[in-house]
Amino acid sequence: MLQITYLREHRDTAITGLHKRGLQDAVQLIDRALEIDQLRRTAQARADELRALSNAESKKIGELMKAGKTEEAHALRQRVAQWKDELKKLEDNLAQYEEELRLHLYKIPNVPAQAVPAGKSADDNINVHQHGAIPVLPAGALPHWDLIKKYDIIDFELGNKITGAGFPVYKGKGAKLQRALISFFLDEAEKAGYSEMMPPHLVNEASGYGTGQLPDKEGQMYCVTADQLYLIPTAEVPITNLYRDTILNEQDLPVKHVGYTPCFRREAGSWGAHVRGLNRLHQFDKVEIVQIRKPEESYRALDEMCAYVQSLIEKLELPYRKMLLCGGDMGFNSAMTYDMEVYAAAQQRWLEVSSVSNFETYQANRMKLRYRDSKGKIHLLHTLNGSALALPRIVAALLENNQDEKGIRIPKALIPYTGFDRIS
RNA sequence: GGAGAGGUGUCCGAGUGGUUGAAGGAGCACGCCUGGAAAGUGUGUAUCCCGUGCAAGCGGGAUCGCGGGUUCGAAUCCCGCUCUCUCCGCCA
Repeated sequence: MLQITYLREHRDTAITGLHKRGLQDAVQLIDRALEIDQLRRTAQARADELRALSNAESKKIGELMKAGKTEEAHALRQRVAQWKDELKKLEDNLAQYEEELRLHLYKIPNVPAQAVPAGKSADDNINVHQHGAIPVLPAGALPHWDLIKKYDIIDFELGNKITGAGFPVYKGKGAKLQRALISFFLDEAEKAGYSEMMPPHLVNEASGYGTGQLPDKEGQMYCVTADQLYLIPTAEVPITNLYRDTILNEQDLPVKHVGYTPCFRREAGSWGAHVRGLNRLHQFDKVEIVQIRKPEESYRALDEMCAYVQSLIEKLELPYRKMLLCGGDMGFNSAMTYDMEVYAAAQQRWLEVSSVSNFETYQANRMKLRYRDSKGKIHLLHTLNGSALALPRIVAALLENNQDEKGIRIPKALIPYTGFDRIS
């Protein structure tokens, strides 16, 4: 969530920024936050005053008791007791305002960075870089959902039987390909300075709030109600939350982690004709990179992460483009996001395989993730993350782009991991 | 799942109602001592909020797992929750 101190000092900047998201009621949202904040501060000032008074008098009672002046102590005690109701009321008010402010701030999305273009939808995203030739497929080329059947490597029917739609079963070389990609991505990330984490696949409620999946987006997560745990929609959630409620020392920074996890998404209401096959799943595999950075370094880190992700796609020999998301297409928590899209030649579509975001202090503020500078001052940190990479659409593009009459060619970089150079 | 024990500051650890934000120790930082270091010695060493100030700071409030209660006053008493540890059970 946004910092209330930031809103106090930069109300207009925040409003201008939020308008880039197409947020019509930015003014009302922010002014309401400032209004609650004002009420809260007034309430706190009064409560503090009364508490100070009552603390001082209580102390006197103790001293009088010690001195044996029980009568005076008794009189004072009655006097102090009379403030109790008022104090209780003030404290209730204060707690109410604090809660109200917190809930209200949860409703306000992050303010897009300066460089983020205004826009409504994906149509307004900007293609900032494109790489690789668009493949021309031979006649009779198949989309990946046909290829996986032809070579019997991924089985939706079986997944449907044991679980449900959107939970495919990977078989034989299909399974091996998954493992190969995961290992390849992890090894590459390690070489790039990311230390590996293998976190739990279920998280508690506090973690959901920390990275911004909760409140309001619980519809996107599977929930284990018996234990009030959530299946992670991305490794971002457990890995970033490792640092919830921590104050890092300057020498601990930057933090760079990579983790592989399966990701579980309900994707409620987002199914349609264009999400066939591997394009959208309820469970998929993803390797995620996470960085925690000092504010002044975070945009450099964003570029670094993008460059890293691009290098991965290039090693897989897939054509891709890099999109700077417009305000309206960015996630709620993000200040700036680049999407990497690979071209799937049979579908003739660009598929998003990575989303690299800088959240600035938005998550850190929720999580109380801070660092102590060399002077001992404490500051919120910036959090960033990116897919590096999400597997299903990579697999879709690999299958479609690399098909010929003899089978599917495996890119060179991957062969040491698959142990085969062709699926046939 | 059953029984018991316990959650205090960076760490260890004292503390069963009244200047206790919290003894003592360790660690760490700075100073003294030293040719330098160790030892010794002195000082300091949590976070959040409100107010004030350009700032360093200063004043006030809150926080001893979390939430509630009793009380003029709670780390200390009561209730609920949660987590950890030990034993038993179960088990990859």
